[in-house]
Amino acid sequence: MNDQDRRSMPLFAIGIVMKLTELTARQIRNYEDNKLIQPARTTGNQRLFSFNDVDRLLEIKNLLDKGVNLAGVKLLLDSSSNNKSFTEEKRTEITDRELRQMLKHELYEAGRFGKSSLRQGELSRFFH
DNA sequence: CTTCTTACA
DNA sequence: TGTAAGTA
Repeated sequence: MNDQDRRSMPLFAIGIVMKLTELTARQIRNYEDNKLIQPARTTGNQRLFSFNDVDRLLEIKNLLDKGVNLAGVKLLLDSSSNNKSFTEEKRTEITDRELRQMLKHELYEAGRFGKSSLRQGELSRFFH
């Protein structure tokens, strides 16, 4: 079994994740509804989060704190060009300038594919 | 006791 | 988002 498998292995319940991420159950479930995370389910329908899910949630929380809304977060996290290695402790702090640069790039890509539903006023909410 | 869904302030 | 309600 490799690292990828371990990181994507469903292990902890929502209570653990709440403490690990300092997010409320409400928020965590809400992000799932918005497809920002896809935790597994137990036989009893209980959510089981993987290490990757937790890492992702921390990423989401970080972006949210920087003023990006859910639509913006989804755009940034769904981007395949946005590589983030968990094992690498070099968690580079995202500067406002970098954030704007990333958003500009993502918005450009989105528009290039015709998905410009975000330009309907929500664009302004991407920034502080 | 913890988690889940649904719904309302 | 918070929280109450009724379950599993």
